[in-house]
Amino acid sequence: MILYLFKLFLTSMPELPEVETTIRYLVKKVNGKKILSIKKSKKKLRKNLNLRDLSSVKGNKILEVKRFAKYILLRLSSGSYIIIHLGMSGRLKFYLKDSYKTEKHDHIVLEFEKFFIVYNDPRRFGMFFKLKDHEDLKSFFCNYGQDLLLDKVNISKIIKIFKNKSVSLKQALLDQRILVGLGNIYVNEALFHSRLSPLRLTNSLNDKEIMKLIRSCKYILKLSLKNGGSSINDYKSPDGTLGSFQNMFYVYQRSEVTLKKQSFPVKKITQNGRSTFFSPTLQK
DNA sequence: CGGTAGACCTGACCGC
DNA sequence: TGCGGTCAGGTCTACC
Repeated sequence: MILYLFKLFLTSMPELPEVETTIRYLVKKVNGKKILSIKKSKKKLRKNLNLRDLSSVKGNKILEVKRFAKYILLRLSSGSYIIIHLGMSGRLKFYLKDSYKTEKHDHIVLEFEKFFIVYNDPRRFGMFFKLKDHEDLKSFFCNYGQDLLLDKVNISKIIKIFKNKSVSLKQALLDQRILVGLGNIYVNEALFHSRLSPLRLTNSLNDKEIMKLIRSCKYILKLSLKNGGSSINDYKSPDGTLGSFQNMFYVYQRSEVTLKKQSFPVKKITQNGRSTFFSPTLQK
């Protein structure tokens, strides 16, 4: 039980707010700190460090922690980058020195002077790898779309993409080549907020609807960031239960949505293998 | 080329 | 208690 006092779970449920929350935490803990050693398990992640990477990372200071899309970027003093993606089940854990005991699914262990940072990921859809310099970084991310939280949105670019595409809005919003950072939950929520049906095709929207949709995406991401942050701060229980996070959702994993004391049924369908929740009455 | 199904994994949960 | 089926926050690739 005492262990839990020393062991802080940074996050679970990785969508953008969790990535952001993890980053804020990392900034406080590891910025400017030197990596004394790095170890990895034999199990393979989606993308992983090789043995040469391990020795080249060792001894570096972390100069900067930032986010791109749902990736966490650690800029090292050598000019290279450690790239972390939490996948579906990844999380970073923090342990004070001497309190670390290996747990199932621990894959990467970073040792610092006073603590360890451990990457744990049961499903191993996550990534933990190295890019050798800024050029590498640029080419790795060159196919990614606009970040609604970091960039000033180029709306005419989005309009152009939408007009030349014929996929469902659900699929388009999940496509990281168009917009970056939205996951399954927030696509559902953003579509509800915009009152557009997830079944609508991209090229069926007019400019006004596209603008409305982008505004909703931005709004939902900002809101989720706020709530994601607070649900982590409220986190107390060692069994991994989170606070009232899911109570924030309008449609995701719900059977009805209530607006102005009137309730409307929420329908669950499958699109491209992922669950979609929406209100057929309210979303057109 | 664009679009879609399936692959990659483990664990939790539900009904029998 | 066990067993099979289903589902889960994300990307990538192989194939029409």
